[in-house]
Order: sequence, then C-alpha cells, then structure tokens
Amino acid sequence: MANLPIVQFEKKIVETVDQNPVVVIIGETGSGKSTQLSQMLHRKGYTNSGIVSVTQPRRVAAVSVSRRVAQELGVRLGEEVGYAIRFEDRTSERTQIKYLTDGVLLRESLSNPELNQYSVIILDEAHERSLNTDILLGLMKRLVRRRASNLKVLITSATLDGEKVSKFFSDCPLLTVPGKLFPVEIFYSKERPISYLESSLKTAMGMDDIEKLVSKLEDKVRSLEEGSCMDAIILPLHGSLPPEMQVRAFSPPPPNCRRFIVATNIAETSLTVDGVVYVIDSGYVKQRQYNPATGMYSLDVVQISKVQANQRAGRAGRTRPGKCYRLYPSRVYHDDFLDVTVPEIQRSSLAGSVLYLKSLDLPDIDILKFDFLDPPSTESLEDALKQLYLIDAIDENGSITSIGRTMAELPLEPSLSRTLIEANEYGCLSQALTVAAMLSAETNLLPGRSKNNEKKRKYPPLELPDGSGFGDHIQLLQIYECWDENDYDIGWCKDYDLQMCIRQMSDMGIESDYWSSDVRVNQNQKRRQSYRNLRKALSIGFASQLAERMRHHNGFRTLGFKPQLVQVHPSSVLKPDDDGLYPNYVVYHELIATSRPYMRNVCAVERQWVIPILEKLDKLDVRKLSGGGLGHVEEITEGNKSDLLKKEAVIVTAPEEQESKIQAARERFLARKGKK
DNA sequence: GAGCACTGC
Repeated sequence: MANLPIVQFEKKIVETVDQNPVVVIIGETGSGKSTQLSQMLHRKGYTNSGIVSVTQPRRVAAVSVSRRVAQELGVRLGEEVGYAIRFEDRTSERTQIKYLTDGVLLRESLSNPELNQYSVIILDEAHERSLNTDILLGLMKRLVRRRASNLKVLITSATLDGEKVSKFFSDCPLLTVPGKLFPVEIFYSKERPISYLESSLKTAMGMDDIEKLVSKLEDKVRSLEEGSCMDAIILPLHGSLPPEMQVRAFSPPPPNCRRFIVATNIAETSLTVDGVVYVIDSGYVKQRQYNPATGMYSLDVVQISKVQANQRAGRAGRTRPGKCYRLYPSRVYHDDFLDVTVPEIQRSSLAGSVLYLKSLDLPDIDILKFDFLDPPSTESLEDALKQLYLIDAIDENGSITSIGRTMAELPLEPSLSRTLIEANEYGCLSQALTVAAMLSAETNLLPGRSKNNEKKRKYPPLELPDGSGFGDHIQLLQIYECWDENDYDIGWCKDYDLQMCIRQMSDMGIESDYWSSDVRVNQNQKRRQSYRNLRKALSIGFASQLAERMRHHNGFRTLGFKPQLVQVHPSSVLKPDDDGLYPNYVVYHELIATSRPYMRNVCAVERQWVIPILEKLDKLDVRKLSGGGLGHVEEITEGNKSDLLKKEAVIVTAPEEQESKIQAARERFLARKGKK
C-alpha cells in the first residue's frame, strides 16, 4: 500500500475535498484510487458523520476491492468495511467504508433520495460510462446542491474525459494521480488489415471469431518446424465460456511455453490476466445498439475509443515493460477514434431508466430536460415514454401511476415487472415469476445448444417441452416445471442464479404487499388455465412489443414503433399451425437485427386482449407524454427564437388556448399517422 | 433456419 502512487497525494486530495463539494480524480491504472481514496477520507474523519461509499460498475470489483481494504485496515470484512451487491449485503451497523455496485446505490436512493447515510460518495470508474453511472452522475449533480453542507462527491475517470466531467460539475477541481504501470511501447500498423480476422495476428471480438482464430493459431503453431520457436498454448477467453475454461487463461504456462490468449473486451476491464507482455489490439469491439425508432437491437462491430485503446495497451504493462501492436495507423487513432466510448445511455432502451427517474419524484421533473452528462436523444426518451404509457406505468400526461411505482421497485425490465403485477391479479404469479427469472437471469436451463456440443454430444438431445403451441415463454415455464419435478438436476443446468432471482422477487413482493396471494398457493392450479392467464398477463406487460401477422404470409408487422416487417426467430418453438399460419398476434421479448429482423421469444396472444392496446396506440400523443403539453411552455426570447420556430409545435399562448392548440396538434399528428 | 460484446438491480 505504501508504494502506491496515490499515497503521496493524500494531503492535496484531502485538502481539495475539504474545500469543494465535488472533485474529479484522474487516476490511471494502478494508482490505487479504488482502495486508497476511501481510506484517506476515513483518516480525515469523514466517517464520523456518515459512511464513505465507493461505487463500482461490477460486482466482483466491489467484493474484491472491499476485501483488500478490510485487509489493509486489519478489520473483518462486513464490519467496519463492507460491501453490498445484488443478493448480498455484507455491511453492518458498524460499517464506515462501503463498496457497492452503482445499481445498488440507485436502488438505495429510491427509498432514501437524499442518501443521508453517506458523507462521501465516490463514483469509481466513471469513464466506463455504464448506464447506471450516468444516471448517478445526474443525480449527484442535484444532490450536492441539496446537501451542500454535508456531502462530498468524488468522481474518478480517465485522462481523456476528466475535463468534461469537471465542466459538468460547474468546473470543479480536477486532480491527476499517476498510475503504476510499466512502460508499454506502442507499434502502429501502416494500414488497416482488410479483414481483421484474415490477417494472421489480431484480437477478435466475438465468441465465434475467437474460436476461429484459436484454431488458426493452433494450425500455425503445429506447422512450425520443431524447435524453431517456443512451444505455445492457445487459450480462448470470453464471457460465454464455462468458468472452468475461463480459469485456464489465468494459470501460468509451463516452462518454455508461451500463452496466446484470444479474448473479447472481457479482458479490457472485467478480468485482468497477469503476466501479459504483448497486446495485439484490433481496434474494434462488438457492441450492442438499440434503435429507438424501430425498437430493434443489433450487435455491430464498431471502432473502439481512445480510452479503450489505452486500456488495452495498459494490459501489457502490469508486471513488466510490454509492447502493444495496434492493427491500425496512428492517424486512425488520433483522428478517427472517439476520445471516450459512446455511453451506454445513448445506445440502450431507456424505459427502465426513465421509469426509475419518474419514480424518484424529483420536483422539477421533466425527463427530456434531465441533466445528463451526455443526454440521450429526444427520440430515445420519447420511445421510453411511449413504452411506459402502453404498459400503464405513466398516464397520458406522463405522470407516474401507482402501477408504475410498483414496477419501479422490482428489479426487472418494465415489461416483465408489469407482467408480474398483472399475473398477480390473475392468480398465476408463480408461473410469471418463473418466466421472468428465466428471461432475465442468464441461465443455461437449455442444455448445450452450441454447434460444438452438437458434434461432441454422446447422447441424443433431450426432449424439450413444446410450449403447447403458445410459444417460448410457455416453453420456458414448462422447462422449469420439468426440472422442478426432476428434483433440480444440477448436472442439467446451473440453477443458482435462477433460484435467487425468483426468491428475491417473490420476497420483495410479499414484504411490500405487492403480491396479494402466497406465491406457492397457485402451484397446483390447472396448468392449462394458468397458461392462458399467463399469456394474458404477458399481453399486458408486453403491450409495447406487439406484432400482427400479415394477412397472406407469415411475416409480422410491429405495432407501436415505426412499423417493421419482422419474422419469428427460427429458434422459436412457435411453429405455424396446420394451415401453415402463425397466430394473428404475438408479443415478443426483443427484436434483434441479425441477418434479418427477428422477434426473439414470442408468445401467442388473443385478439380480444389486443384491442385495448390498439385503442391506446391510437390515442397516444407523445407531446403530452413528454410534458410538451399543459404546464410546460417554452418562452420565446431573442436567444432561442430561431431554434423554437424550427420546432413543429411551439405553444406560446394563454392556458385556455393551450388545450385547443394541443387538440389541433394531436389531430395533425393522427392525420399524419393515418397517411403513413 | 440461425448464432451469443459486456455489465447491473
């Protein structure tokens, strides 16, 4: 600890914190900021007036860093130093330093918006720009004004965006702490390889790419002349590897043998492999993006940011001086790469986050004007509002409903929390909990579906239930039921997360009186009836993810978004009936654009359930939802005049006239919609 | 008939 670079800056850091409500710390890798900042402020006495908290984007980090700090202070973990992550709260009344995931801090601020228990909040790794961190940044900006006298906020970030964060917090002070990395020499390519996979040495991005590259490297090594170079082992490293395979990348190689680790961006931040000396950086990453106009996700190969490139290079210098080969020219790095990764908030569906913000009841609540470090597009926010309206979380004026409040409390995406609430009414809550958990927990209840397993499998594939013709949600439920009847065969799947997930949600509901009935009582209901009820609940929860079959073929048209022609994903259990047709209406869990636009996880719903949704869609008026109607009038000044006049509906009138203007705007909107 | 970057409550 004593030789960590940050320790020399203790006096300066503590002084700056004493004198300012917000401080940005630029701490390079290995500076010790994650373990030391909290201890410095503890020594300075900040733990006398509250807890010093440090947020982390990942659970493992919260656990491992708190463990180190407890060790350094010579206390037992969970006493003076503790951590809180989902499913696990290891803090006590004596806790003075608390590490937690940013998701947990957001949850806490729902029940205690002032976060009074904390004297210091440190948002660590803010440059990763996780959705939760970005929301916390906005909330912190408000909170430091309200608790100016007794709250300190520290934000740690990377060199390249420190200035921006400081500007966001009214030009707060910015301190830079050097890291403790060995020098890494950077080599650029003269040009970009035509295909990042075809040229022989490079990192890959996806599981598929990694498997291909691993076997290419193996061939190459085998074809080398005996003794012409060191022996080599080639190891894949990505998130969908089973843990025991992941571990292999971490064990040191046998003597005289070189490790080739072919990794996704999991090795960029989440995992640190010791002993890496050379890094080959393709300059690309696979990123999931959401298109708010279509409701569609896609997984795209995109250029990395400078922060990511530096992070990758840094992996070579942790144990001794290293080298990084960048498969792109330095011009590309300097001119083409963005400084910082596009924040998640600008490439995800925001329904959950908007509902969360609404449920906080901030006094001047206008979601479109919430102070984000990097605001998401208006289109994206309006998409979120539309979705929330269709599932009854907000009313036509954009105000949160009581259903919406209950939904916000549940640790699920809004469509699933809405489904649970409805299922509770219909007496099929336990089934809905199962489906929600199966969809949201990453479980492998379905035994090995990958190609490799297919080849290697000695036994015929297991007969899976067929969803009784209703689709994937029902199949998921049936799979769980089979598994349940077979006494939870652990060999068949990993069950732990799933069990925890179901238990957490059912406990939360019981404790807060959301659930009117005991979850277990429903267990013995007639299944068929519960399938129908469950599907009905799903139709309400997924009202914003509804699709209608085309009259003459099996394509579907999405309703609620700009209409998209989509297909049922081939992996779905839902198959055409005897006439060769799919059901007239389905709800889907997500739209994913791969080779074509597909609906993944679909559930057949009935026409009579769909009618109210269509009526609601007809009435939908985004302007009212976003507060652009009553009570929210932008004043025309010389400064904003030209901007405002560009907008379609500027309302600058007396309140009585507003209604009629809004009516007129609405009619125009509907007329336009009719034309399309 | 297709395909799974990575997190988090």
